[in-house]
Amino acid sequence: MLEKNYNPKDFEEKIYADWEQSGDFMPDMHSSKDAFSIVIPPPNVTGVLHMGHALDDTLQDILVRYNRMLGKKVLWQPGTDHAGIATQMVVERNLAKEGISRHDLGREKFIETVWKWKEKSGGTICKQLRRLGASCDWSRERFTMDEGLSRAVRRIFVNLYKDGLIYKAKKLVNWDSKFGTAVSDLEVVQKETVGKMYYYKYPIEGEEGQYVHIATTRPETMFGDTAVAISKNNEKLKHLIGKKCIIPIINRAIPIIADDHADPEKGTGAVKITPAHDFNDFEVGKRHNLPMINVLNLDATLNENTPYPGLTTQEARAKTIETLTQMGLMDKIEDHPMVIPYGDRSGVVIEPLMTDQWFVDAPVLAKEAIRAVEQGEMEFVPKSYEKTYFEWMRNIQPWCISRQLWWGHQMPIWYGPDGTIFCEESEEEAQTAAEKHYGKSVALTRETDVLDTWFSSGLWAFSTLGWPDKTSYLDTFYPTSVLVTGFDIIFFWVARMMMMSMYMMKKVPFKKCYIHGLVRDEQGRKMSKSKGNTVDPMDTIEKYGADALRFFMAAMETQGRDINLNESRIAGYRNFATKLWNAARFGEMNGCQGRKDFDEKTVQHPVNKWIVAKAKQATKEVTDNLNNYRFSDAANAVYQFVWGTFCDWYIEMIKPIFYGNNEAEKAETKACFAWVLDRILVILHPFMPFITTELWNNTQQREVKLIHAAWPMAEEVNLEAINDIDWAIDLISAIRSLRAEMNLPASAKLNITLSGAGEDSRQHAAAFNTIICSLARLESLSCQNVEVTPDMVQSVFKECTMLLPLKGVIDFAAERDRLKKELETLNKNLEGYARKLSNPNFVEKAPQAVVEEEKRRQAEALENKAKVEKALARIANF
RNA sequence: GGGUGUGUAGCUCAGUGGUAUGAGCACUACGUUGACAUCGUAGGGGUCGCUGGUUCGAUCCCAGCCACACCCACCA
Repeated sequence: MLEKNYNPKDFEEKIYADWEQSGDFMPDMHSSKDAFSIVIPPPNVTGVLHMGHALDDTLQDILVRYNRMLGKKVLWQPGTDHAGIATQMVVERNLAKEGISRHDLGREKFIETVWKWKEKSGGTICKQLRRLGASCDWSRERFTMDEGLSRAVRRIFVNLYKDGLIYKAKKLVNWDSKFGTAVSDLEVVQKETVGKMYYYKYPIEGEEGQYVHIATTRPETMFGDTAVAISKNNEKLKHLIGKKCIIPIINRAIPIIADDHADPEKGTGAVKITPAHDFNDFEVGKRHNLPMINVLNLDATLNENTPYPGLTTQEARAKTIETLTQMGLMDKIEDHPMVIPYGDRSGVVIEPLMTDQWFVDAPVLAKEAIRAVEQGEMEFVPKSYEKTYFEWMRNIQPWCISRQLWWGHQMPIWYGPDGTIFCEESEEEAQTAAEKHYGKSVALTRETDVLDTWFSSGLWAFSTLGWPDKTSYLDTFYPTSVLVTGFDIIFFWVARMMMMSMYMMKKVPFKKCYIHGLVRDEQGRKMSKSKGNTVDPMDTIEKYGADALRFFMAAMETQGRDINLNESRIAGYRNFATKLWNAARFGEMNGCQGRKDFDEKTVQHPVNKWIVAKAKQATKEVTDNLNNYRFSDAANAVYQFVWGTFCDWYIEMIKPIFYGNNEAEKAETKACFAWVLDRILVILHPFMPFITTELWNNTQQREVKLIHAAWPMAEEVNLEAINDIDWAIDLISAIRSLRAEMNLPASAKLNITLSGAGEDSRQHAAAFNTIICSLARLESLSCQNVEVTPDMVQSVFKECTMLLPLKGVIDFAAERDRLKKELETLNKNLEGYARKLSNPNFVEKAPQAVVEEEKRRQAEALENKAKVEKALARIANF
């Protein structure tokens, strides 16, 4: 028995637990069917589910469930990411509450603490994914830091190193002073700010009273200046080239050099060059062999190369300006709009800093990754994201992979006493290699840096399947079928996976990459904690059920567009679920359990034939749209069928059968109802897995679980059966409109006489009788002599409208106006058709079908015109 | 500065070279029909951003413009 009210909370969690315990999410490895696999974009282990996940994982689950019902071997591989910086940050914050810093604990103890934290609170997001209904194979859940994946990381690192694609170099990198680590270009965000431009001057050496005027936004870095650059095309200033100037305060002489980096139009035309603290200056420094003077400590305070060691950059800046002013060297200070780099996690200003770091030779790896997409081995959906991908890949810079953190994959690098590098997968192997190199056993020290989190994420598509071991899962499921992710992650992850997979596996990690947009708030603003406009999907699920949220995501997902969250719409999809629930209850109440003997191919009654055909048509639409990743079209096709066809019309049309006494018809209709409801449950299941399962389990005895029910394929749709009833629906709609238009009171009884006969009229009349019966009941109509053919109906109806004995009820003046207006429109259209059809250009150049259609319309309009004229004549005297 | 995308009903958005039978929500009127008021029936509401061009025909294709997003790079 179904409860009176649809209450998703009653069953959603219970149903999920059953699936998981019964192993329903595990692939049937013995099946001979194709494989379908998705690896989940691993959420941060520290993460909680947000609307972006809800969208991303709903789409994946729809594809997974759909393919599972197609009978394929389906694996949705779940797991989480150790998220180096993010996790270290969370754990450090917790420690800070107890007044402990990670340095108090020491590296080993700290890492232990992180693991403990992970065991205790790391699983939140996976629990939430279950609540959403994600049918991941949790028995295979992985973590980027677990032993298997760590082994994969070491293996690929050693391979890359030995191929010369990983190298160590002292370079200017983005330095995050909060975490004391290098970060990659991608982890730096540029923020617009109004800063200040400082104009001041450096005295020319040996020329009293002569100066070179410079402009800078960062005066405190002047102690690291090793030159001043002027363009050789700068007529005003080029006489200074070759001289030397003096850095005030520290009185160090630096050369004035010629370099086109100095744009005569910008600033003062002369640029101070600080190679150790600016990426452009670094390049200038390299060109001119300038020394590099580092003026910052790792915590972004000034160092002993400056007069202000220990001060922050802000403090030092103030101090520098003060001193320069006292010395009379300041020219002016102006407001200056500028962008300043910040760490995306830390929120502190990123400093370019010279440090020893490890790099992946991304430009080399990118080549294969580009080729694979060019040659269609991997396709983006929508295709336009290719451009973004190519653009970035073709301009890719070496990827800085070393992080001076504690939480992460420690690099498999060991140093000998003389600094020789041994890169091996284990300490033993490194020892062996060292022994071979030195001819004796020596003590090695391991590199303390860990790897960028995205390094291990880049291996996700194959490391989770067991690589580097040869496993059946790897054979079966790699390359994976599709990757579903947001566009914001293309560079971070998609690009890196492509590079790593092409390098190591020589195959793409996924055959398709479906890119979706962002979930925004109702006004289309980006959701962010600081704006306070985030919506917790768990709250939404609590309020409307997981099915409603999922359906919302699917229905709103149109390719290449962001989704604005819309609570009323989610409520609308909860109502949709309620509607289906009640329809099922209607079936239950009328004994529609069991459809054992029902064969939808031999169904008799026109209404049943019609709904069967409609159901098949809807199935085809859903199937086609899902195959093309058109989520919203697929969702809307089911929605429209369930509500607009099944509930609005079918149920209404079969009521007379249920309340009548033709037992044969009744029996067939009951079975048919059950069949259609089952069909709905099947095609709706990927979108709304919970309610469909609950109804599946409670409407009749089952041999298969819905999650494994077969998706119907390649059915023939009986279009004739569809027409048989569709015209009747049009008719009823027209009658209803007419009643409303005429303002008839509910009690008014209409007398409609339909007449006409045709060869095939009997069948249609049967259908029509059914309709009219329900209509009579609902619309207070009585109908006689019903015998019509579909193609007659329009005309019959038009006539009977006019013949309705409604004198005194109809406002005939208004009706005349309406008809006259219609006549006008028809005449106008007829003119248009005639003009077109007499235009030789149209007749010759337009497609034949279009011309035919035009002719048909013309004929139709002529016919209508005749009828309207006739009708006008009839009511002329009223 | 380079690039991408978006302007269609009050709102959020589908869609299409052939008269926009557009969707949901919101709105108006009516409705205690034996699944459902988390409902039903009917209705109002659009010069498809602007201007040109291509075409027999443009909301759709092309060009320009305006507006709004976003991405990349840089600004001494």
